[in-house]
Amino acid sequence: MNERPELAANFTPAEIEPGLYEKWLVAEYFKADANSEKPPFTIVIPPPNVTGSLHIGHALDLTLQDILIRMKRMKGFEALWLPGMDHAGIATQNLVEKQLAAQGISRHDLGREKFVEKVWEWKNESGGLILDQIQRLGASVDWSRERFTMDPGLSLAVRTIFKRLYDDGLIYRAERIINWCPRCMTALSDIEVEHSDIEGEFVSVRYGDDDLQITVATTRPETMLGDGAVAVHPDDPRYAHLVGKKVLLPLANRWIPIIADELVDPDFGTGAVKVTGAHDPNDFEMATRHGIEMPIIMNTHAVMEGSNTEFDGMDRFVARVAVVAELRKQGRIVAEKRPYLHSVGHCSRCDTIVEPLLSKQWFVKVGPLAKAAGDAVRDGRVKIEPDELSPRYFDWVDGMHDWCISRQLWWGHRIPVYYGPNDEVVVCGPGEEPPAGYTQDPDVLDTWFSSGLWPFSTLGWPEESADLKKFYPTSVLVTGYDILFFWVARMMMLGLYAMDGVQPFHTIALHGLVRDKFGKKMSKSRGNGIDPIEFMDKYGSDAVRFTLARMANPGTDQALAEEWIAGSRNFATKLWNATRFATMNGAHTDGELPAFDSLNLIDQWILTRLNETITEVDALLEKFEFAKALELLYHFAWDDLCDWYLELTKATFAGDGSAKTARVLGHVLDQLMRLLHPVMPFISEEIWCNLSGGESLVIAEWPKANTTQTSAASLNAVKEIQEVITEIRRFRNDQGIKTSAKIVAKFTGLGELSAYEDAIRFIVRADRGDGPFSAKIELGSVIVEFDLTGAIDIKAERARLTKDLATATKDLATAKVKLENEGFMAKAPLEVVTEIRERLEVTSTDIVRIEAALAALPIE
RNA sequence: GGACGAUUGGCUCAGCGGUAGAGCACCACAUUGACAUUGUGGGGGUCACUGGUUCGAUCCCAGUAUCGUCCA
Repeated sequence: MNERPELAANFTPAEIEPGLYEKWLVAEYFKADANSEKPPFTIVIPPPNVTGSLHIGHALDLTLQDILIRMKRMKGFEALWLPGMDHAGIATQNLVEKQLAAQGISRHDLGREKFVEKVWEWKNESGGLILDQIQRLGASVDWSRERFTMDPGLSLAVRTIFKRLYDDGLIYRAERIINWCPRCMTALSDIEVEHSDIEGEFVSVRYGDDDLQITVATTRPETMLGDGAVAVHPDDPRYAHLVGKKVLLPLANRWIPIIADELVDPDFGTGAVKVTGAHDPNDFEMATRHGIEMPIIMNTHAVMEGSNTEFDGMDRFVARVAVVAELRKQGRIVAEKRPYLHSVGHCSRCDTIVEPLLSKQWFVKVGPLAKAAGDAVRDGRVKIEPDELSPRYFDWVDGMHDWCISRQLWWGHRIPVYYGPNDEVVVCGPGEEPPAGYTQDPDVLDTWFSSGLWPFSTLGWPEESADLKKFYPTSVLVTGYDILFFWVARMMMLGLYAMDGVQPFHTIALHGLVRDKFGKKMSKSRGNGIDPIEFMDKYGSDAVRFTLARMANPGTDQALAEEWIAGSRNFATKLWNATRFATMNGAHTDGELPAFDSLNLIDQWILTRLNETITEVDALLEKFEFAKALELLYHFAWDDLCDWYLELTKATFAGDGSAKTARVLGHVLDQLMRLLHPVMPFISEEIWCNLSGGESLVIAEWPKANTTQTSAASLNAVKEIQEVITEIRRFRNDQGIKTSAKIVAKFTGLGELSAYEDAIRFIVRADRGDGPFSAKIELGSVIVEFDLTGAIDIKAERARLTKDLATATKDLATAKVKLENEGFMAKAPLEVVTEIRERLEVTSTDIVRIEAALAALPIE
């Protein structure tokens, strides 16, 4: 047997974690080999934003991925976890612009080229803080394959797929209503707009005069300057006579037609709506249908412009007030509702109210792509876990609007489209040059366009790289359900398209959001955010990881509080101390495990429980049931191992013949550390290496259940031992006997448990002796008598017995009711009836015994 | 407005047709052999409400209420 140094008295995560991560890096355990014979298991990291830092949601996401990757690596897969970041067009540009603004410089002062250089400078110096934090978390990512969406390779992928989509007619340029952020000064896609209710106004305005007037209701009076028509429902009798006529648009003094369109809801407002084609998506539809004029009356700053009225030059919200004031002066305000609660789109990056704007942009025609993305899930090639979230995915994918991909930014992949002198359009794929005199489109592509390529662009596509062959399609995508639409759907669309119908991943494992301890969303304004770094410092990365994973039920949000993390730290400490005890008593992993039949029932029991745990934990982790798996591990380690097995072995280790138990204990710890390693990589590694002298758990084998090492008899025996011990403890407690005080007791009726009498005595601190015995407890056939030398607390004893009697009586009654119920006897399954019969018997004898014990108590 | 989900001990959540579970919090006792970042014992829930199905409902069905999320 190898001599191992005793573990330090205390476990200090901060002291061991950095060193261990360094060890793993140096050994290159995380580096995947594309030429390996092993089956691949691939996860690509959901690329965090280059401007971001690690928040608790990342910590959860990364922990779950690391659990899967580490487990699969131990199971013998060629595991690749590919890290990287996206370039976050708007966020990064905003950030650098803000820095420049502090020096009084705008990006226009610098010019495009210089500005982009500045962004790269920023990225190289301060970007990617999050990557260091990912290391802190212990993530076993393959750093040699780190990618960035603006890398040359990934940029090539962007150009390649753009060209291909364009040639296939799936990218087009058109004048449409898009979401415009006047602060970010760019178009946004639908999903970058967040709707929230605001207190606005609802104003009814009379258009026209005398015999030709009509009242429209609107929340945006200022846009009336751009009205091209008034619309009513074709079946609305109130306005039937007006359809086809023209009405005078106030303030602008233009004559506009009154049209009939099904889109109008006759029950809403006055049943007549203004049609402002250039500033509202619904109006745009109607205006297009009816060939209505769509004057643009705002510039890109959302300042009124081009209306040829006194309002030009006013901000849109200033204009709103001014327009209403002028209308009121003219007596055209028929009704006003203020505040009027309605839903308004905000920029997801800066919260500015988005302006729907008619604008010429590039779009992806999502129809066929989205169909394929939906079908891949419908026909089972891609599984969404948990399945309950699939309907959401279908809702989105099946009802998707075309995707506006151009952004009026400088930071990002510049659209590879060139315009000729006569507005000719040429799209250049990689290596292609535009004809002389053509100029490139100034816009860049939506960041999601490049991150949609992530699962294959990172592996070398469009090259037929070894990585792509080995690791595509990836195995699992682990991410929060909140970006199912944003990112997952895009990867599905682009992955299926680029890879000839091969899906980007087999499984989409969705988790929820991390909330505060009261289940409230974390936010800056609430100040209830939890910084994972702070808690890693305080309690160790393992504790943070364990806490997050332990609460991660598929697809559901989870609450988090410092106390829970402290609890996980306590668990780590428990493991540490248990190992200390074990090694101090000679636990080891050398040589074969003794033959199962040669072991005592307690050793057999812990091995049985270990094997059950291995089977269950493995199955649960394979199903992404992290919370359930860890609950089992937690209770196996703390309850079965520490509270019972270690206690029961103390008598063994105190005497002779502990060699087998030392080997069994070593084995159980060895296996437990392997099971815990994916979740708590640091402490498990430290313990395991000390215990076994092995190189590293990262490359150790994942436990396999051994069906020959199980014994139902041992489960029953230990259950009985536990009951006896618990009863004695309860008796001692009730009698107010100090934990440290020894008592004298006599055991009878232990039967085959006699062999463990010493172990029981050790735990309950009961010596042998001659009596006289003044109190006793009975459990089935087992009788324990105590010599309390007359000091028995009769009152406490009576209370205890009375309580037991009440419980037993109640149980008896419910059992009786059932057995006397004819319907139950006729229809309940046999095993249930048998169970109730047994219960009846047990409780009956209990009652007799307890009553006798009560009667035997002296009267106070 | 549409859709989905939730409602279980003080808090956060599991469970799910056959005597209600966990973690934390709480109460009492104890520094004892690895561990006070601990141990032992204990208290606490008519499983939102109302009906229905069933021998039996926290669990299935319908309705009501409240909350949450997503979409418009």
